[in-house]
Amino acid sequence: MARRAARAPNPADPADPAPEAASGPGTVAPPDAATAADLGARLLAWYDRDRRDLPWRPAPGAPPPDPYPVWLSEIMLQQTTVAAVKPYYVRFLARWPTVQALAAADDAAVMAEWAGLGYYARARNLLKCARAVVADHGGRFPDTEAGLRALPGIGAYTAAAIATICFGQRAVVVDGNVERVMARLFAVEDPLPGAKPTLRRLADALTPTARAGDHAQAVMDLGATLCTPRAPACGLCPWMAACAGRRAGLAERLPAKAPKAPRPTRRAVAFWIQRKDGALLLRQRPASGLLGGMMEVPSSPWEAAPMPDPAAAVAAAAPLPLSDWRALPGLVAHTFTHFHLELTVVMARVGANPRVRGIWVPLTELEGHALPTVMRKVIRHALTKGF
DNA sequence: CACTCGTGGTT
DNA sequence: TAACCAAGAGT
Repeated sequence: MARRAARAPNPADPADPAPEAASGPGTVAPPDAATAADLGARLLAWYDRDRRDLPWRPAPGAPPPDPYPVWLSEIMLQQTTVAAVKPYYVRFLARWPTVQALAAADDAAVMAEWAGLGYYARARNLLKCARAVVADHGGRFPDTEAGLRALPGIGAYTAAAIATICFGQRAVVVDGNVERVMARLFAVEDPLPGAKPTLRRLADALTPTARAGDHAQAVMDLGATLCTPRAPACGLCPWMAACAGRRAGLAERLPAKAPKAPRPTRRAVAFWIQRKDGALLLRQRPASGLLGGMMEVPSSPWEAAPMPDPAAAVAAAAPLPLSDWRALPGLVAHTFTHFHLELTVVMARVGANPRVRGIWVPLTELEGHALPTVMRKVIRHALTKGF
């Protein structure tokens, strides 16, 4: 719920000018050119002094970086923290140093290397994009926003980021950091996602032509290191004096957001099925949807209902008939973006050569497969409680 | 446009 | 500790 001023300003009255902090939809005046230039200069001075050293960021003053590593990092950084991305980025770049190498990679190898990073559609689109660049663009990324935007997995943000960082173009780069910084700098109280167009207009008005890529990265760095979601370090901010949100005492509570729906809990039985030689049954999930294309331990349907009775689940949902089984004590719990999951693990043994869809994997070789974190939790649970 | 899509860190 | 959140994209 956006806070409203107790009294609406009257623009017709010279003694009652609209405050800078006015925030109704479309009512925020973008800064004039001189103000934008001053803010930009302060920002770049801060960036040149305090910029973070990141694996995908070239040295200060270096020529524009090659699009491949920038693209790779930007895809990984979508809704993912720098700390989580770093080791994945280093491994990917070492294993596939060029877009041609990545385009030639096996799907399973890429999915296995991405396992644990989440949002697996990014990995599927990463491969599609690399192959499109090689097959349709001669191995070079397009050098325009529109050309980049047409590639799989590259949306408005990523296209703008690559165009400005790698090709020096003026592009309006808007991510969560930029939205938060703009909402505070201009005291936009209108909640997200409705405020997105307003915040974009403000970011546009601040975007310079010169050093546009540095400007974009500087605003994002500002949001990531000083203008943080909670407890912002306003005292260190190059924009402190100009910040309407801080002046109004609102900064820490901006941007306003619509309340989120509660997360339901889904429950199911997971089947840990070992062949006579000890190998474990894994299956590949459907190519799209949740954990699309990743490997899994088979399970009963994940439903927002009480935990199914293990015997009933074995009878109704096991991938093959089970006679020798037991339910392990405890649960495996995992939280996805929009629901919680609780799994009871049933451990079973079957014959030497059962007929079933899937692959049989020795327990010592599980590491190399594309197992998402929830499935690694199942494995840990089984190895801890089942042996 | 509202919803789907992971995970780990922080407070 | 439960909630919030992250360099968003696809449908």
